[in-house]
Amino acid sequence: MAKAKMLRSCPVAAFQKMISGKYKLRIVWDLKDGPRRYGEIRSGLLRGTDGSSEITPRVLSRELKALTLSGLIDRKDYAVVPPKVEYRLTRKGKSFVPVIAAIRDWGERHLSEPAALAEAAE
Amino acid sequence: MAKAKMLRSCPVAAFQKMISGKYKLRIVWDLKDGPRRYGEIRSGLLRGTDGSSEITPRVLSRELKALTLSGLIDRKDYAVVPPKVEYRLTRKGKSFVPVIAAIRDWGERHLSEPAALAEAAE
DNA sequence: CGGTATCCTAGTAGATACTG
DNA sequence: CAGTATCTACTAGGATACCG
Repeated sequence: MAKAKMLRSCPVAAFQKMISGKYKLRIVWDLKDGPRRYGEIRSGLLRGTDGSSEITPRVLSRELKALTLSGLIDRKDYAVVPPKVEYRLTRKGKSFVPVIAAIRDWGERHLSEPAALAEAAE
Repeated sequence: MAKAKMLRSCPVAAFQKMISGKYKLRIVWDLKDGPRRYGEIRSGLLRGTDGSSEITPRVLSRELKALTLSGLIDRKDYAVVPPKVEYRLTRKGKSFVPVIAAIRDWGERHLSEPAALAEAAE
């Protein structure tokens, strides 16, 4: 496991890579309350950033695939017509929820200050 | 506070934007033990990701500026020759350290699994 | 020592159109 | 409904060289 050795020295870098992508964290967060369908996730992401830009299917699809590869979420295809696909957190994904909670918590306390807004809202 | 209202609905998105950039989290983490000089931060970042690529001054400079703008770190220029500049965490930055700790902690437990490596190490 | 200035490349996200 | 295909715009990051 040569690759593992390199990464083990910095789990933060691995985390960064895992959640890179504009919506990954929010998708996991949205899934914490239970399984959701593709379209539900999509509309759920409409609220949040600024409410203006909608996520395109291409991007959402990619993020979902990446999250699946990371082992955070699981895809369940019901193979019916019309199609129905559900995404839900894996055990690993569930274990990650508290981390996002910590992030949210901190963000709510510190990211409403002027300095943060200047940077974050641009 | 119109801008604030938009962001308040999703602190996670604001967080994502704040820490976007390959080294920001690690810089903050490196600074948790006290002030560090520009060059020290740079060499400190050499270890970690994979040990191969060194951060370029241009990138490090940008990340430091962004972190300063976010209010996480503080720049202290001693105005001497040869130049000496120290960076250190602000109060806000210090409050953020436990969040990174949570991330590290989770990463150490879950990012050494095969699935994670396939994604993170590529 | 602690940066800037240029240039370049690879990847990420958005728009749009189409399909099983 | 849940995606894929194509194409384009933007930008983060790296290489290199130079400056106060």
